Amino acid sequence: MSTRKRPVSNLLGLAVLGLLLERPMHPYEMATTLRERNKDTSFKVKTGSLYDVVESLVRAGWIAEHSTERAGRRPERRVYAHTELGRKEFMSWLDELVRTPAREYPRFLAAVSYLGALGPERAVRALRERTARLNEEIDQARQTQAEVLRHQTPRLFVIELEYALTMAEAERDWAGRIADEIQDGTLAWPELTTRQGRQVWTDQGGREEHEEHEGRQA
Amino acid sequence: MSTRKRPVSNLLGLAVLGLLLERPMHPYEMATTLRERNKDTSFKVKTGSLYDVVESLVRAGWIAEHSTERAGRRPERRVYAHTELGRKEFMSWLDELVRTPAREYPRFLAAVSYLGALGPERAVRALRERTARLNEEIDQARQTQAEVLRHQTPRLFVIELEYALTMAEAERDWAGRIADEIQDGTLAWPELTTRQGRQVWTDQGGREEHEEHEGRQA
DNA sequence: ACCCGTATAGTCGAAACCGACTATAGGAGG
DNA sequence: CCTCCTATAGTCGGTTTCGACTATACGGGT
Repeated sequence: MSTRKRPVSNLLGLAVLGLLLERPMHPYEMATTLRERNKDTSFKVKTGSLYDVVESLVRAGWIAEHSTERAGRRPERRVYAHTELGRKEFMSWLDELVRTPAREYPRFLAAVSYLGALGPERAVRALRERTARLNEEIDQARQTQAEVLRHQTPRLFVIELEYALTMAEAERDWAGRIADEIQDGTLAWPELTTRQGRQVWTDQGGREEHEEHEGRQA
Repeated sequence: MSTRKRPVSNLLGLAVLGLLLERPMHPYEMATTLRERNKDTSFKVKTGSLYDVVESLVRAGWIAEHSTERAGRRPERRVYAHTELGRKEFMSWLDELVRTPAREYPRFLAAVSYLGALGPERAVRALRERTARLNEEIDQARQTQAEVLRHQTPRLFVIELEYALTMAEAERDWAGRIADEIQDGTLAWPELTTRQGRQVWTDQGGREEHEEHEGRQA
């Protein structure tokens, strides 16, 4: 029942609503605030999109123009505030995002789907480099985390860092394990050969040729 | 030096190249083939995007029209094949995708960034439901995996399922742990109060009010 | 012999997204 | 006091993405 289509799909809209719950702001300030709080690792903060998103939130009646200030002859600042509807919708959007896992398409998942094409040696090299880079990023993230917490920021406010760290570690470990398995032969590597001008896989010890579909054209 | 901008950003292009490496195909067939092989969990297969992507791959010279068949008076089928350039670029694209972790913005990460706004009870309920749903999805995925492997498909060809499973489990465990920590009080929950018409957090036992930025407006 | 649901194959316009650009203000340095 | 660099605030147009739509073929039931 709950999932009538939302008028704003861009997640940046969630951040906007979250900020406006604290106090009215103009879009530019939202952007800088999000960056100051390191929320730009969770949200894709692009100026262009931001103004678009704000506009559609207005159209939806979730936020409304609050005032328009002007300092000197600089562009005027359109300040927005949430509406009562916006406050409720923010909550229910948030709630649904937490409740409901969504199909997403991370780049690495796509790449792994064709890992076979790289050949075992190249695959191992690439996977090893990924684990190394992930390790650097993990160290980095742990440092920012420690830094932020030292400033008395409640842990709850940077809990997304813990999530990101956990997932990065899981990915690093997986990539490392698979690299190991390729090297020690645990993960069998069918031979890629070219026959009649096209590539086919020869699964040593299995069927001669791997075809997952019936021939369907003449 | 390797990262001159790629002419095709949509990852569906990677899938197209991968398929054409096997044999020439027309777009519609690519879509059905991807679905048959369960690769539509790794790639967002939308008809519209597919034809767009194919066109830009042609423009880039990575694939080329191979022939145009026609069966009866049905719309003609434009069959494409990879070029030599396309074969190389496929490899290097794949290689880079594996080597280089990218900043991505999963929905759950965004949601977790504002978890505090839900309040402890509602957050726990939502997190519990997520773990439950993830468990169902994990069971499902494990069944398809077992099913596919029973058909002698080499493990390498469905290795992305293992990755997806690992990540889903990591997320499930994290969500469960956080729900536990909220309930047993390990994860402190600052009080959300309304003061002067705006929401502020009161970190019990810490500073009176949590403000992460200097006041910057009058 | 005819009707209809599904499979085949692709087109097209609208929305979403983003990067490059405009323009003013303020402050540091020479 | 003039210049230049950065911060402030936002606009605009091109590209990407996608979902809804078109149109034919085929097979099975009645």
